Amino acid sequence: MKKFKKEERLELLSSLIKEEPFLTDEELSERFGVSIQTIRLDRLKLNIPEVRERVKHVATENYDKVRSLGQAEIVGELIDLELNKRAISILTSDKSMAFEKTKIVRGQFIYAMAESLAMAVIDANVAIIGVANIKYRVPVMENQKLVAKAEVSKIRGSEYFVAVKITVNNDQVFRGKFILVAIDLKEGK
Amino acid sequence: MKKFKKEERLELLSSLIKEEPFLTDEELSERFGVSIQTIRLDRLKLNIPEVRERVKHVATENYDKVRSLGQAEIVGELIDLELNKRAISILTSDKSMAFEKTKIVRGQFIYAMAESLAMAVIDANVAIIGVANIKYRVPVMENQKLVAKAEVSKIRGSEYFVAVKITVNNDQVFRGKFILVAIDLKEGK
DNA sequence: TTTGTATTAGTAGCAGGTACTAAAATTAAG
DNA sequence: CTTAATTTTAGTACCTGCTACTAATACAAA
Repeated sequence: MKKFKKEERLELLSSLIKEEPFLTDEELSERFGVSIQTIRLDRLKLNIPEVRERVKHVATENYDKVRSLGQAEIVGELIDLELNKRAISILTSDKSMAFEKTKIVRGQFIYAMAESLAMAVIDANVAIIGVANIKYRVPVMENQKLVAKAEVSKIRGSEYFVAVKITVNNDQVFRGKFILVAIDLKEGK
Repeated sequence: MKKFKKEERLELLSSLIKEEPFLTDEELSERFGVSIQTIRLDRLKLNIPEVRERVKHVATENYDKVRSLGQAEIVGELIDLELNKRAISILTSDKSMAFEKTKIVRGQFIYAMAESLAMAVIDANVAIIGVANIKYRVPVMENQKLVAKAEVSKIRGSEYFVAVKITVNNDQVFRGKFILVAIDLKEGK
């Protein structure tokens, strides 16, 4: 069993628990070849709660996350809105949206940002996409700030034509035209 | 405190724990106005594990879910693949993909299914979308079986032209043309 | 050798149980 | 009403994975 110095062990312990939060003190003590008491002292020093608290934390955190994911009607943050006219939203890409190897953001996230903004700008209870004509320009990488601008170009009856452009540092990375149709909720239920 | 009959209580207990998995026996016994032992007997009868096990289950389940969501390279199940020629995938829509009110599946999921299939059919380490030209036909509802078919129509250098059609019960609900570009990994790292 | 830090050992107590035995309360049946 | 069966409580011993604490031991530097 390798012997670590205290400082070294503290760092390794901290990162190990971050990666595998479900390890008990006993399992940790076996991994580091020290006694349970030493692990307890270490946790105390590092302010790491006991395993049951950690499990609970993961459980509740993800419990909320799944709920909010289901209702994420708007991808990105809406920062300006004039109903039936224009809207702006921003979104910072992160690594969960990108391919591990290339760090390029999946198109679906860009698409989702555009689509949800197009729907947000329409002053109708519910809108659904009829046709979308899309062009990507340059690839988006992780940790970039995307700005989406939606503009309503035409309203014909229950049909809305919305153009959405997404830029990064003023470079256009995406444009698309969405045709939305307002839906009557009466027949919905 | 309302008094329930045993059967009634068992049903309520079961659904309550499903909704709020983090309740202890003590809290449950207070809610139902019975003793802790009664709750324990009920759980035994219903095969419901103790609260710490339930918390652990929620934690690990969502822990995996978040991980697999991040790496979900293919949306849907790939059931047939001829590299650089054609591919077929299926996906059953559920309510997490749809708007609560209308039960209509968000376009982004359909888009993601098509995009990921287009990328899977290409025999190149990594591919990225250049241009996509998209049309939706009829809206997709939850609990429908989507079948996506991708066909490679042209290969020009590192550019791939892929047409994707998605059908539900043989009705086309989506079509799109994707232009993918193979990317050199050498400069990636 | 002494001093200080690090580590280990051991005890009592806690939450939230399991597994079990047994008594009391309630309900149904004769 | 009385008996039998079912349901509900009560209570004990034990379990895991701790906290909080005291005390002994090991090791290393001065």
